[in-house]
Amino acid sequence: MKITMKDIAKEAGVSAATVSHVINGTKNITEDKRNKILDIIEKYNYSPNSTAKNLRKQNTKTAGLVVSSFPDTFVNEMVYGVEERAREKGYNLLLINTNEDEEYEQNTFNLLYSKMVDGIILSPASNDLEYLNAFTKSFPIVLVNRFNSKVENASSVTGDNFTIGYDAAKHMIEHGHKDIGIIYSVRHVSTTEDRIEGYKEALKENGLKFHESYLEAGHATVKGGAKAVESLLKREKKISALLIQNDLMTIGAISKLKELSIRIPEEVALIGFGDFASSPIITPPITNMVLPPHEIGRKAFDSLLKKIEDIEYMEHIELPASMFVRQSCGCD
Amino acid sequence: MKITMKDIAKEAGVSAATVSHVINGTKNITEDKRNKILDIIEKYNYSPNSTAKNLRKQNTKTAGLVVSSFPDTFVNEMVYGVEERAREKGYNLLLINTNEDEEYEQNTFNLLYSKMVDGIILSPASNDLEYLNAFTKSFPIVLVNRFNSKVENASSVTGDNFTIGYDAAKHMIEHGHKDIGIIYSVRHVSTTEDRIEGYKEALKENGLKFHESYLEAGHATVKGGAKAVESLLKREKKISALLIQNDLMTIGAISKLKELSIRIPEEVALIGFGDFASSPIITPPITNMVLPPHEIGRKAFDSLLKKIEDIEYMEHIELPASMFVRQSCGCD
DNA sequence: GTGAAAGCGCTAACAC
DNA sequence: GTGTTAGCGCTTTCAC
Repeated sequence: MKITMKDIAKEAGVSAATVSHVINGTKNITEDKRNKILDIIEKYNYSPNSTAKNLRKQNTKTAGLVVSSFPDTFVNEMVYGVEERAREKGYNLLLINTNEDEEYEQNTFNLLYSKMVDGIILSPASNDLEYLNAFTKSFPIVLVNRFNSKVENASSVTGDNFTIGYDAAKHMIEHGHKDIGIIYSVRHVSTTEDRIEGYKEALKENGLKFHESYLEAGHATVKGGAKAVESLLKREKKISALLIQNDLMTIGAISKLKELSIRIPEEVALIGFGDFASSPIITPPITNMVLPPHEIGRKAFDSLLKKIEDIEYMEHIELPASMFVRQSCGCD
Repeated sequence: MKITMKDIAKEAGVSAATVSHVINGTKNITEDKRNKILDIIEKYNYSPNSTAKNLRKQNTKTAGLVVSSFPDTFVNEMVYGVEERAREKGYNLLLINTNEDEEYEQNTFNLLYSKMVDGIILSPASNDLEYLNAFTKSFPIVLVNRFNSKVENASSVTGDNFTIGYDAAKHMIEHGHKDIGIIYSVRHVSTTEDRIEGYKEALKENGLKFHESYLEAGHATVKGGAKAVESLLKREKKISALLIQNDLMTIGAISKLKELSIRIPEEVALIGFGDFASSPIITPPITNMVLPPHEIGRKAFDSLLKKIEDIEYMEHIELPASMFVRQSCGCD
């Protein structure tokens, strides 16, 4: 049997309202009674039932974080950014990983909706986000990392994916490459598409032709990256430079290249997307395009908070890109 | 205004009880009414208020996961293991990162306790866990990764830390090393202490003396690892082998060693704890002692579930260690 | 097969 | 300064 506020009140010889007021500091209670109540609370290790409180107050001080990707460094850092900021603001975090499963994502949404959380930060599995429009008018939602403009009334916090695609391609072109391949994990998602757009733009500015066949898909894992390079290089013999969309795939690609005795960067130069701790001590040290996942996470939570306070409020934040130049791109 | 079960009932011309029954399948309702109710639910995109449901049912189908460490690969994988298993079992996960802050951990506990979650999986910040005994008798708790036998009535799921400490030290001894340093992040926590015990045992079996001064603390970060090797090697010139307690510190240590032009493994051999994806492509490829974080996470959730079903139930699971031999230890 | 009603534990408006 | 009371939205027992 769990102890309730009523029990505390009874033992202290006061009403539940009084107990509630001392716990929440909502009204002044005589010192004597206050102390007595506090003592009893201490004695029983009592803490108020948040379920009841939530129901009564119509909020839960909890945010939902729905991520879709396999936990690479980027997503992981983003999650901890959101968690950190939520904690600072007195919120809890409900974490859901949809594993790139669209249907699960939609189900989860129905579950979270309606007061189990005060709002949701979503990194969607796909670009089919119209289903969100049934919620966004009355329920705070912010899209993170991946974004789709068809979603109305939702805020968004992303990195500047166009620029990292553009800068990476341009850098390779400056190294003299004309045939630059891209290895990505999921298509039709703003992160991937924006990067490809940037890449195309850099190609165009330099009078290079875009080949759809220079793009290769793979699972966002070490194995996926290995498989993808192998099949891409087998199909497109002219490719001399690679842009790889996440850290695990980059690692897989490098392993495979080494296995095939293809020298980096002499035979195939390479730029990874998303910085990870070991980049500088890999041979060769990896050049990475980086977006700030921790900051994206923190900003996403702030954005959600604004929407919880005012559902009409909306903003689209795009955080700037940067580049860590090391040697895998051909620099020295 | 959010729509409630009452509203649905009214529009369908039935009682709330009937609506509840069709939603939960708790009783047979005439096909006609059933369909009508379902249509209305669909029409309004209604989903029942979980707060109210939780209050009424006295459970939340939510587990709390409280982790303490900086998010290295190991913790990250463990979190996703827990999340994955929770999802499979129809539970949600409340994620809290205490950032190794003991006081915050205790506060958080009071918050989670009492029905905001059905139970808690805790990776504690320190070894001072007596405060848990106020909860464990009536509230499901499982300790994960780090464990303290002073906590009564809590289950635990850990890796075999003694063995990885023992095996790593033994391996180094077999390579001819007599002066083996250890770089750890937090002391007085079972993971660290058990590994040190294993290390001591290997030393003893081989007639080697244990030096407290061969142990060096550092932050569980890349920088922390770098700083720690530098100060350890400066102090203890005879050290020719290093055991490093987590992935980020291992990376930092290697960077620093390279910076100091100390050759690995010729001048200083090294074994890391906790495998990470890039280990094989680092120069030299890193030998790692590994415990299965994903499996630990999954098992921890299963263990919690058993405790939720029966608070008396208790188990201590220790998952086996393995070793990925590569070159940083001196093997080839 | 269906409905009425009680009640989960709390908060807050109102009365005293 | 303190207590009474209503009610948040749901589930479930009991009656019909």
